[in-house]
Amino acid sequence: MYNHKAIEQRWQQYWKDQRTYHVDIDPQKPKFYVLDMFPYPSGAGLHVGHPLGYIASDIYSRYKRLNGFNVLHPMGYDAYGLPAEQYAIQTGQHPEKTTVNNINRYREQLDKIGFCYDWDREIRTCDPEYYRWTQWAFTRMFNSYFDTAKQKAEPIADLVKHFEEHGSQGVTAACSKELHFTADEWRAMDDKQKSDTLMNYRIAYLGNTMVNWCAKLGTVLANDEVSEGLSIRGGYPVEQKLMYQWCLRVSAYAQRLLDGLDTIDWTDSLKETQRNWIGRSEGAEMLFKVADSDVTLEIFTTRADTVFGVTFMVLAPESKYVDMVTTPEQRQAVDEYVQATKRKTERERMIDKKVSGVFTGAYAINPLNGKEIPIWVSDYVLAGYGTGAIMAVPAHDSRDYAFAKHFGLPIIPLIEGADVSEESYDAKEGKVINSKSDLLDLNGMEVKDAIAAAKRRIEELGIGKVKVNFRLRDAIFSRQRYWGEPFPVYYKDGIPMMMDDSELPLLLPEVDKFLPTETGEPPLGRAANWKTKEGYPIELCTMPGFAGSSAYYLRYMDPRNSKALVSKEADEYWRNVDLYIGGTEHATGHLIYSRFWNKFLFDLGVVCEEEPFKKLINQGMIQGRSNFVYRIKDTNTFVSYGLKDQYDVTPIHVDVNIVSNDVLDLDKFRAWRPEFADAEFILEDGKYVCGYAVEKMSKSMFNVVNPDDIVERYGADTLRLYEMFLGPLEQSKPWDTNGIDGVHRFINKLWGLYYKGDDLRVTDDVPTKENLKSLHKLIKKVTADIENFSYNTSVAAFMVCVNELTQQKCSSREVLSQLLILLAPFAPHVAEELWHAIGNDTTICDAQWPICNEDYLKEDTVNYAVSFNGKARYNIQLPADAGKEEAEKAALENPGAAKWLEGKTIKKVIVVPGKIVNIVVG
RNA sequence: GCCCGAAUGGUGGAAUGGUAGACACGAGGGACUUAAAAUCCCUUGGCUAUUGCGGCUGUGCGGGUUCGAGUCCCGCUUCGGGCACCA
Repeated sequence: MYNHKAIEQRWQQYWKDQRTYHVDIDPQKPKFYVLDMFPYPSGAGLHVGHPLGYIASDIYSRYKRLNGFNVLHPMGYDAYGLPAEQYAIQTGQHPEKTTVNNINRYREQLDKIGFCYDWDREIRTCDPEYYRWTQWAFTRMFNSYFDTAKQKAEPIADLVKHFEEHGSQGVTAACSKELHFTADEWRAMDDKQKSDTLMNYRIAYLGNTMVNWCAKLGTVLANDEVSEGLSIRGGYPVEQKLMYQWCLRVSAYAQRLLDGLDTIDWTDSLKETQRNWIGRSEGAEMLFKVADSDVTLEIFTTRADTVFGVTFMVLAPESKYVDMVTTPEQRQAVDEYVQATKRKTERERMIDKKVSGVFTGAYAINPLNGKEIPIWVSDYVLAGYGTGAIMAVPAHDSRDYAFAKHFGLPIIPLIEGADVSEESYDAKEGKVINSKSDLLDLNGMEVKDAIAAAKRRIEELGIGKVKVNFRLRDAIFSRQRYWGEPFPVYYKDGIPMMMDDSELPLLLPEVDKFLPTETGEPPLGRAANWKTKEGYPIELCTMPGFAGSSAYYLRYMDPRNSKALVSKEADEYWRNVDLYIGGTEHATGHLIYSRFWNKFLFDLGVVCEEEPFKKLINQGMIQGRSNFVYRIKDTNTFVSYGLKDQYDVTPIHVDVNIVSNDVLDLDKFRAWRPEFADAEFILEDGKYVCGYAVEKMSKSMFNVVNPDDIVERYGADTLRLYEMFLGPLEQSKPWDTNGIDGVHRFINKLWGLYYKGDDLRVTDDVPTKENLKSLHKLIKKVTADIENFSYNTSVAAFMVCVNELTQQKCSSREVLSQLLILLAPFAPHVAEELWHAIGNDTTICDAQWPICNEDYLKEDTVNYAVSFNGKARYNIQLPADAGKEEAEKAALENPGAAKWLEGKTIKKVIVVPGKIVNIVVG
């Protein structure tokens, strides 16, 4: 009998003893790197949805290995993070302790499923030997700037040299703001001034930036950690605040991050998400002089063609221009408006879509027709994008339109036939009108041409320049928290300095409490002697969660190297990840930061591939399937699903583990909670049927299914097969334990092919033609399916094949052993067991993947569907090598044809060899 | 608002432009059994017919291309995902 417990335990031990999954560099073999997104070990442990991607990657890894590849398939833990720290604050338990406990629990759960990870390569981001390299990379970013001409990172020392010789003249560097100084001025600066100047260029820099401040978490957050004004972790409100923080100049890499997308094999939707996030837009920066003033407004627009329709200008409330242009008469009104805006959180500003604004009293001069246009302040203009000032064209921008209507500002249509009496015309098509002056004439042009013509002319006139803007912001890299990598930074007379490589790793210090200090400093402010040997204070912030996950795939290549993040040899052999599997939730976070980090290391010459993840698959989420019971109001009586409409009922979530096929186990229900102990039921057909709904898998819905329970009951192989059988890998789907019996039955049937009772029934009989056909059909199908990640159809193919071989009473060792090799990636334990049972004494993991011999698939006869006008009416059998003419003749001569042709004329006959004969009749 | 993706039985889902519904669950019927479980066999999109074994219809809706469309094109509807006062 098939006994999953004994089998799975035996072979898991065997693989461990034999170090079956240990992998080393082997220049004789082609490499293949399969990676899962490493998990954050949460206190709740794994539920049945987590292993979905791991099973998929495990299958692919095993498949590649059977095909002769040297497969790197590692696993580790993203161990720094907020939940462990929040827990520490509540309980006083050190986050390291909870984290280690959680990791051990995860490991136990993972081990039961039989993955082929090389655990010798395990990494944890909170391990000093790991985070030393996170800190190391940070110091390299600090010591680099981004050369915009070369589009790559260069040593900051080169920039310093340039400053010494030429000042800022001719510098091509990504910077926070354009600076102008001469070589003499540079040399005259003191250390502090030089440091401040260089901060403007460093890739890792300290900057005064608007950050997302989450008061409840006591820390700043990156843009991808905030959604709709709330923190992703915890859902606490987030406000904008100007703070002096460490940042990474990710924006400098925007173009390369965009271009790189064309070179990698990711889904279109994910690439699109990244393109949206990077948000490239081509336009022009234009200068508008302010009347009776020496101020010039610089604005960004993608619609240079609409410059004749500008009827007002708008400044963001935070814009530096606000103070510069506001007239004394308007000063008070403007100040009040700016203050009112500041008091609102980002979320309030987003929710409150009421049009608001205030006139500054100043006027700008349209550089193309000399008209004076009023300058307003409004919070619909964002300070962080472009220059924080816009030219408003109400006729062709819906936001400007709403503003103009509200304040009664003029609207000038610029496109022929556009009706702007009710709403703006935002489309970029049509013929341009009302756009002529002495300097420029766009009338009659198509919008697309007009944009180009306007841009050209603006540059010629020196009133602006063509500019590409990106939405992608620099990453805020400081967190005012404890449980993260400490910055290898100390402050000498207020000047930030990097620690020497020899001082790394800088260990996370112990603190008495995981809370901010009384003076409001981050928790590291509590650490005793948080100073360098020389007595300089060390940075108090720690790095964010994405720091440790940005280059972890590199560390797996060479995890115990104490000299380098990764050796040249290991990097050149393993190169980059061939297949990366994980969820879409990292699309704008981890997957951007990793690509950025890798590109930076590429510029440094540390890694040889510019893109870290060649192919990426997003496994879908497994949702929960909740069950409900229906309590009749104000009673303790529960009515079955089919009868509930006859009563006034309240649906109540019920633990899915006491429900089977939607039928409630009444005794278990009574025992579940004390208030149900004396529950009464109204049954249908003697059963209590529960309702169901698809919801997120969570404790509060009582729909969490634990993989351990499934493994205990059905075995890991059943769990693996069933998770794959559930549906297409990339699709989200609810977990429904109901179907699992079918897969379990399949394994039992498979077992029955090899054993009758305790006796092996495998023989050395020569396989029959039928046996070989069934087998090779499967080889072909499974090989193609694995390559396409179509695992659900693979599992179905196994079921068909085993049924066929059972019917054929196949006992051929040759056929049955090849069947096991095909099955090994999916159900490794049972495959290994039977593999040894039929006489092999080495692991099935080192077997050779079979190749399909098409000769076995050839049929003697082929079934043709004969159709009339495309509708199939009858079938005919023909020899496999029958030609088109034969098929046509046979179809028309068949007695069935006469019936259908009665009273009709044949117009045409179409023959698709081996498939169909379509007779077109009139 | 913009950009992606999806829609097929009671359910999860199969179908290189060529006989829609593979495979599985569930349901119904039967065999074995004292009984239950397990196992095995049959039926299972709908309507209709059924001692003439077939007929009609059918892949969200409306058009189109094609000898032939679940699949390709155009226009909708609904649902899911991403981005969003990004000028």
